Amino acid sequence: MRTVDRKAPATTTEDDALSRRSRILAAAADIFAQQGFDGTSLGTVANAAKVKKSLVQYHFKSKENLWQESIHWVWKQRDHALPKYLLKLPSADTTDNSQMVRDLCRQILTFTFDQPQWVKLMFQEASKPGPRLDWMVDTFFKKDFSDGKAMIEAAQQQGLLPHVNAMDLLHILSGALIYLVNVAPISERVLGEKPNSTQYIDRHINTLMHLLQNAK
Amino acid sequence: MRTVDRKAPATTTEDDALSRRSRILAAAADIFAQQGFDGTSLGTVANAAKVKKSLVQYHFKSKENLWQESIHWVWKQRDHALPKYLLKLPSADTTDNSQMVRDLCRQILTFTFDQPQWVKLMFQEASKPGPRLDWMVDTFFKKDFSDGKAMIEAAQQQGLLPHVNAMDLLHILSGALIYLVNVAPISERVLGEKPNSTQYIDRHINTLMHLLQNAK
DNA sequence: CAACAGACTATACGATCGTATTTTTTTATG
DNA sequence: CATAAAAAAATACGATCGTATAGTCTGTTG
Repeated sequence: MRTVDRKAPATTTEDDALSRRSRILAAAADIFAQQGFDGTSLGTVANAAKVKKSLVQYHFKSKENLWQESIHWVWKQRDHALPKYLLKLPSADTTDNSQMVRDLCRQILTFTFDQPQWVKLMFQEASKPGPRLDWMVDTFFKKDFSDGKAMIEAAQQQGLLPHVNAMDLLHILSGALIYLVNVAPISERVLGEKPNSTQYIDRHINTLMHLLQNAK
Repeated sequence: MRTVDRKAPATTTEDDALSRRSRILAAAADIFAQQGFDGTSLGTVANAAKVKKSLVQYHFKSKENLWQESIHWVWKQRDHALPKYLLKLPSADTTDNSQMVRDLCRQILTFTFDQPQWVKLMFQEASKPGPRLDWMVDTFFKKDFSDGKAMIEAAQQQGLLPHVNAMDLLHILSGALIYLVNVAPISERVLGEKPNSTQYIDRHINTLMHLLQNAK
């Protein structure tokens, strides 16, 4: 039977642990997230991945296709990494509810700062209508929104979150967390403070918790 | 032999009430806000303003210059329009504090939905470091942040807002409001609901108020 | 060894973009 | 009306971009 052998590329084997295709994907995700679709050129991606531009077009039949594959790659990484953060929560049986919500928010925020690509990719296309937004909505956002709403409602039933409109609360929480990540470059310049530092995250979480816990 | 109808003796042509330069500025602000710097071409701006591309370059010596002038234009419009919204608040002496904060948030949110350009322009450049972000920070954001923080602290001293870190609260409130505007195209598709509708805004404000008012 | 397929490269083409330069038209002023 | 300045238009140029295509190299397979 024919088994697909993952062989090292032909010319050079000193490249990296990752295949060249994966390197292109990783580089493309980085640049798409930072510069947006229009601000990203295939040549820049190729240089960042240390491959020739022609190789990018060999592995991905168009820029649009590279963009989609990059997003698939990032979302897969996100869904694979996020549970690790949430499992690092302190044991739930010893701590009270408020502490649990606090740790949950802190972990999500830390995770988002560690892997900001998906947030940035989301925001790059979220604000302008168009075919790329349509694709992201159908492919990811509908499910993400549904999952997020379900999480909120589950937490509400356990008394962890105030009983307000779940979708609005999801927007408020997402906004508070994601806004912080997206405005990080501004804050760093205006306030002279690194938003991804531990004390900054902790202080922000404290403020957010203070709002949430008194509003049951 | 020119059979073109004679124009009125007014200085400008029958084009519009606005000068062509203003039309270019308005169109550029719209497209820059929607498509970002890289996604905007001078030809597109010219077509939207119904002028020739060469005229754009006549009035603005470079794309970067057009972008800066557009932002100056939008910020001026914002600072001119925002007080009108805030003055439409119900009289403060008859209503209680909580109602006042609620009306304030509602007016700010309504204003942002009416004039989303400055938010979108901000977010287009906020997430990626670079010379354009540096320019916006020095020209607008430092003052905006300072003013916002002062407003928060003033409201706190009057007992209108909970006494938490002012800058964090500014981030949370800005995030909750602005996130809503920025994610509006997504929400419209995922939820099948217009985020700028009155009932949507009111419901969102209610949720936000519920969080804020119980957290003094 | 020959044939082949997959991985990779070189090159070129048409379109578009930002910019620079030149020319034409309109307006203002004496 | 003459003239100069301002406004607007026409044209061109170099660079870059996405894409298409043909070619090279290498390992596998029959």
